[in-house]
Amino acid sequence: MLEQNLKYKEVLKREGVKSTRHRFAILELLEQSESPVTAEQLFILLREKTASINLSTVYRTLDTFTSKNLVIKSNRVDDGKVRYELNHHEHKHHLFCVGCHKLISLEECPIGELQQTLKKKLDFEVTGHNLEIYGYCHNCQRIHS
Amino acid sequence: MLEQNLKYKEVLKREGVKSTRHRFAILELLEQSESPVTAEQLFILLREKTASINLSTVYRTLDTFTSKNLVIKSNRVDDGKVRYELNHHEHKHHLFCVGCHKLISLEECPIGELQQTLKKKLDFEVTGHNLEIYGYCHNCQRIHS
DNA sequence: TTGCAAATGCAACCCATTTGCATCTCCTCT
DNA sequence: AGAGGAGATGCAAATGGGTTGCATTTGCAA
Repeated sequence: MLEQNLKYKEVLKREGVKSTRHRFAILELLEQSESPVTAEQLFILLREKTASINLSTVYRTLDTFTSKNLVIKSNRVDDGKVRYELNHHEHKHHLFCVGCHKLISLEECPIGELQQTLKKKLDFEVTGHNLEIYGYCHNCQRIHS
Repeated sequence: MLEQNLKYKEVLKREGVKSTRHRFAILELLEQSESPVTAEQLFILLREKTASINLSTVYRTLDTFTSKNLVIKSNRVDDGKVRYELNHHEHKHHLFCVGCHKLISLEECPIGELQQTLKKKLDFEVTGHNLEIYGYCHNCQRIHS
């Protein structure tokens, strides 16, 4: 077994779910992808990459991983598709381009310093937040204007 | 015609769309509702309240209103349903206290200056955003700690 | 009042996601 | 190593929010 897969095997065992080649492949693809992907994107990549897999298996696997907190499931955005990404246990935000549906990762959380301001000014103790930013990326600005 | 409806009639005329009883009813319901509603919720209310209406008319009307900026269409949340609310033409964010469920209004939008930063650094043209902040208000901090 | 574009109802459709069920495959326990 | 059982998968059908084509109705400008 590949070294990579041994690592995955441990993770899955720790979470109490079985190790299968599909799950290894999905974890590997998620690890390789830079931005959150849809179930269908994964499905297509899996078909190219490895043996055949069923779309419902992809969905079920992603659900399993999400419930184990291995994967983060994003809210549907404008195109009506849910996106998944590996949970790196770090706080992250994205820019969503409404032109080409690309997701761009933000380096740092824009809410970070706000948190202290709110504590000082309003004595409000922030425990969490959601932030989604829409707009046009560099490329799509040319097309849409 | 009701006074209320006269007001709506003007608004719709200004936007260049026809005035119909369905549209009046939808505007009225949106005005009455305190939080964003789904198309189906509206549909059910409309059935109770007025004469019959078709669900696709509700969707089409909401789309029309959204394109005219009379209504704000929110992203689907976890339940997979889009929600609509009247556009009061004010950009606002709230702090949501998870202790007492109180909403505290923020004076200004914390994303405002971020918008220019993103344009400069990434050439990303922001067109909109969602921000929800959770935490404990002054009172609830005492109770929960 | 008339004519026509816009609005509506209806039924059929779309498409992302879910589900029921039969089969297969891991993994634990001998 | 092998057997048995729980969990995973494939397949096809279903679900459900939302959309669309088309015939009919309605608002409204001239």
